[in-house]
Amino acid sequence: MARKIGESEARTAPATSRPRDRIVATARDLFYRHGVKSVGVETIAESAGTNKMTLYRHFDTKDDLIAECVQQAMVEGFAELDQLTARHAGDPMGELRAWIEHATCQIVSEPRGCAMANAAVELAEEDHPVRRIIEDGKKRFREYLVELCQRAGLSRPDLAADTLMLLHEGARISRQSEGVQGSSERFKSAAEGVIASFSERHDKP
Amino acid sequence: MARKIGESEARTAPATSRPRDRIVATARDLFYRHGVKSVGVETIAESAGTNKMTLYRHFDTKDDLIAECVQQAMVEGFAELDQLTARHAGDPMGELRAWIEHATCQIVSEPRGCAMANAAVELAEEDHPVRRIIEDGKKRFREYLVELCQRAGLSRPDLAADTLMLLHEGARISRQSEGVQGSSERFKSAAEGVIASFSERHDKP
DNA sequence: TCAGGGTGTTACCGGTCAGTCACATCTGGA
DNA sequence: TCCAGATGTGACTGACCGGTAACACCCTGA
Repeated sequence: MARKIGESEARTAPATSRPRDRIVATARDLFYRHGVKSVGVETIAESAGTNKMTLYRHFDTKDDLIAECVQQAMVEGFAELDQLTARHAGDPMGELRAWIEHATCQIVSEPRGCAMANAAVELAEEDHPVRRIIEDGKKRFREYLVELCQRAGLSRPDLAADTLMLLHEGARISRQSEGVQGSSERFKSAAEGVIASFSERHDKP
Repeated sequence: MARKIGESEARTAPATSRPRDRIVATARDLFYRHGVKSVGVETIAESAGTNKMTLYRHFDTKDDLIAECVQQAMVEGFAELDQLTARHAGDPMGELRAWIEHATCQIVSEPRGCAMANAAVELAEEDHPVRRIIEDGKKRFREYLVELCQRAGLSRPDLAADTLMLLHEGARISRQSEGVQGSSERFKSAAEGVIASFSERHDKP
C-alpha cells in the first residue's frame, strides 16, 4: 500500500453536522473508493472528525455500518428514479430515454461502478446480512425497469428491462477494467439499440 | 466470520503434484470463493498441503500469487474460446450461438461470477499490477467477440459485440445479487434477442 | 558416496484490525 | 444552576496478517 487510506483525504461531511451523519457520509465515501475490506473503522472515525468510540456508540459492528451505508446508497438511488418519473409524468418513453442518459452519466461519474455490487463482491459469505439488502435493492430496481418498459409500450417489456439492466450492470463493472469512455459510450449505444429494437412493430406480415 | 476459511475444505489439487502447482490451484479456488482480501497466505499454504515458507519461495509477495492466479484464469478462459472456434470452423454463427450457450453454462456453474472482475473490485488501487492483466484480458476478449460478430455477418459487429459483452458482464455480476436461474436465463434470452436483432436485414425500404 | 536444491518446521517480527474500558469533557434543556 | 446524555481521549486486548530467519530433512543425480 503506497499511501495510507484516509491520509489527507478531503473531508466529506461538514464538521457542523452530527457525528453519526459524518461517520456514515465518510464511510460511504471511503468504502466506495477503497472497498469495505480495505478501510478500517479507526480511519473512518478519524476522517469523519470523531473517534472510534463514538462510532461504536452508533453502530454495534463494522458490518452494521456497512449495512447502513448500503441502505443509504439504495435510498438515494431510488430517490433519483422517483425524480425521473416525476419529471417525465405522462411521457414514459421520455422517462426511459432520461434513464439511459442518467445511467450513462452515472457510469462516467462513478469510477468504481455500483457501490452495492462491489460490496456484494467483497462480502462473499452467502448469508451475510448486507447481501439481503442488496438483493432487495436489485430486485426492486428490476421491477422499476420492467414497469417503465411496459408503460413505454415496448414489446416484451420483461425481456427489454432485463436486457437494459444487464447492460447497465455490465457497464458499471466493466468501467473498472476499461476506460471511462469505452463503458459509458458502449452502454449508451447498446441501450439505445435495445430501445429501438423493442420499439419496432413486429406485427407486420 | 462464522467458520475459518480453509477449515476442512475439500483439497483442490492432488498431493502428488508439485507444491507450486498445488499452491496456485488452491489459491485460485479460495480466492474465488472468499475473495483475495479474505484469504491469508497461511491458509492457502496449509490448504495446499504445504507451508508458508514454500509459498514464499515461489512467489515474492501475495500480490504476485494473485497475479499468477488471475493470469491462469485468463489463459484457461481463452483456451475455451479457442476450442469453440475450432469446433465450429467455417460456421461463425454456430460459434456465436455456442458461445452464448457456453456463457450461460458459465453463469450457472460459477456462483461468484468472473474471478477477474471480482479481483478488480477488491484491488481498488488504480495502479495495482493485477489490474493491468485484467484490463488486457477484457480488451482481448472484446476483440474476440467483435471479430466473431463480424465473421457471423451481424450488422454493426462492434455494437453487437459490445452489447453481448456488457450483457455477459452484467449477468455474471448480477449472479451474486440474484439467484442462479434469473441471471442465466435472462442473459440467454437477452443475448439471443441481440443476435436476432443484429441478424435482421435493415436494408429494406 | 556426497553435494545441492527443493522442501518442511518452528518461531518470530512489526503492523493492523475490530472492538472494549475507564474516565474526562462538553452541551443543551429544565 | 445543575444534571444527563452525548462526545472525546488514550490505552488496551486478542486475533490475524504478510513476510522473514534459522535449521533440519529428503531426494535426486553425479
